[in-house]
Amino acid sequence: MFFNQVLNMRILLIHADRFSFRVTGETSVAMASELQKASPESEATECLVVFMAAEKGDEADVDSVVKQVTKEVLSLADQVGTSHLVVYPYAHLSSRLSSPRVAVRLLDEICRQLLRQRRIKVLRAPFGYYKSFEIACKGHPLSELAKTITPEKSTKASADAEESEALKAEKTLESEWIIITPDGKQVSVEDFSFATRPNLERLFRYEKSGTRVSDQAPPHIELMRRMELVDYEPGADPGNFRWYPKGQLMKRLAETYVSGLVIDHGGMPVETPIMYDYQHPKLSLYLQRFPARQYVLLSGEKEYFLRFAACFGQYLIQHDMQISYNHLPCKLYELTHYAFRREQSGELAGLKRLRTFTMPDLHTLVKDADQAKEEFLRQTDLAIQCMEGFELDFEVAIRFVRDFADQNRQFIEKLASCCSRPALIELWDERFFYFVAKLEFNFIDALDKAACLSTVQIDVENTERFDITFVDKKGEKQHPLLLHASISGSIDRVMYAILETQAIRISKGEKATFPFWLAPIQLRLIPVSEKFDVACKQVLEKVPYRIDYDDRDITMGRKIRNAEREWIPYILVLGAKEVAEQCLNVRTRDGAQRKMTLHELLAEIEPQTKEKPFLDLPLPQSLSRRPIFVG
RNA sequence: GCCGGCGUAGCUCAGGGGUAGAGCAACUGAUUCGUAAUCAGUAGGUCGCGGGUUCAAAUCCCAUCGCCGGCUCCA
Repeated sequence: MFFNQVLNMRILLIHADRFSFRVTGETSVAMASELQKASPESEATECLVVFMAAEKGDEADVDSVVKQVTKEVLSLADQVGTSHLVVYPYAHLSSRLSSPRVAVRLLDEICRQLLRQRRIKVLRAPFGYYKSFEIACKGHPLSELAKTITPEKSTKASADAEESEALKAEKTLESEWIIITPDGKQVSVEDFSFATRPNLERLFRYEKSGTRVSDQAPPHIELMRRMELVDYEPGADPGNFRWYPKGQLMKRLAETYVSGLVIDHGGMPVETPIMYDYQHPKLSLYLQRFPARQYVLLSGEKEYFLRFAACFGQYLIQHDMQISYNHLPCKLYELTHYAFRREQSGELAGLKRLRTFTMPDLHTLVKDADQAKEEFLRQTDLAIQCMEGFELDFEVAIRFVRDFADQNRQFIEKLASCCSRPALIELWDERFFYFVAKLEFNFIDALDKAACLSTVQIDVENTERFDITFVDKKGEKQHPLLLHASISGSIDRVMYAILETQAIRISKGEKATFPFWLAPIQLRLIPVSEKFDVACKQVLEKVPYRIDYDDRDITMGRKIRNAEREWIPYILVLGAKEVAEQCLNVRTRDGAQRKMTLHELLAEIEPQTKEKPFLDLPLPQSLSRRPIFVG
């Protein structure tokens, strides 16, 4: 029933001794731009003429069709031994034509792809004009070939169509929006006073209208470069970044922290492949539920896609496991390093949205709805703890299928209380996706845009789809429910949120500062002159944190300025006074200067590192020996 | 992906059909310095890449890549 939504391409290929055409008049869909791309009259000899017509469809499939048409055409050109192609729009191949816009785009794209091949010459006839033509077909067995190209397999096509129907339905259907306060009171968004929760109001507006007002780049982009953390890599696909030592250190710390929380929580770490067989029956079904955003990889004759999450890898393990009700809840965890999503180029935005990213992915099998709810609450707590560790503020959005919400009022109240802040609830009348409940922690950035970080979801679909079972008390096989959780969201996105938080601080006239445990350089030691080298070395040895040493031949004012610009939490100055008094002059981010002994300083720092991971300085300790990555 | 803007030294940017510019950073020297920029000097550029127009192109035109913004999207 959805097949008429699918974009097909009909092509007729003729190997000709000679082919010529001439424009004779405009059709109703003529466009002037066509005559700039293709001449009104031309001829070719010893060529392969490609007549083509695009059928009714959905432009989401253009990529796939272009790819297949190109492949077919090049393959036949190769077989008949010609490198001269004529691309000729020929509406008469179909009675259900696509829109002219899509047709022209297809033509353009096909020509572009063909021209990428070395040695191939392409002659293109204009779209939207009546043309006369003459052709001398060679008449050998391969000289005439007609094909209908559909995007991938027809099953995929119908599933895609189904998905796009679901997405459309979701858009047209009004969601109901409610605010729930930590004490469990529910009010409509209209009746809720957002005065004390401006960010929750921003989240709601963002969700409801999707409009953006910004004309600026997100400030974290400048910061990620200036702080020598992360940078664009022009030599890679867009959305794939390079990480400098300081950024890589922060990322590693964040990863270690998140993984530690999840493993303590009972997640069993696994590692799964990053690429999967496109034709695997279960995976291809799963893929088809979503718009095509995969990296596809050709290995010999086979096609693979790069994972966009760790879900399948874990499903495939769970499918093969022997699990009884005694083992539930059963939690598999992977720090998905990496997940790949080939987002449209215009959707990429610094560290907020990437094509290659790292995310913690926890999948919990539970025996029944009660256990699902119990785990959901525990994992929500864990996500809150995680956000606190990163010192990130966030707003809560909870989405439910209405039936689920109606049957689980008490659970929803507990969830609201657990979040200890007003939360936005969205109710759907029908289930569009695999989940019946989804919790999100959204970060509101310096430009008032929202980005989802932590998420917990109850999946009611995939254990059946992937035939994941457990044996219950009676010895019978059952499909468990499944919880998806990413307690921090993508690590890259956590970095974005941390940097945007600093940008917000700066815009308020405050000083930016990383959480101490994440600061790439935690302390900097500045000697008043090189005479104090020995005293400095003694201090360096006694500090068990990431401390470095500004031994460059520049003035102290300059050194202080440099250290401040790097947001270093503690700046230690050491000169004659300090040596005489056996102490340090300590400058902190608030601008205060204090005289402290090393012992006092370490005692002050210690609580800030509690239960947080530590990694050594990944750079030369002396600034005189440290290269510059950016600037 | 579509529409728009941008791309000049390591960084931030000015310039604009006729010898390629500044500040910062780097390097050399002087200075040995007390809390956000010491002084002087040196070096550094196929003006994103590819075509075209022109006696002459960084500058104008076309195409392409990248970044940013808007739309769309965000499993």
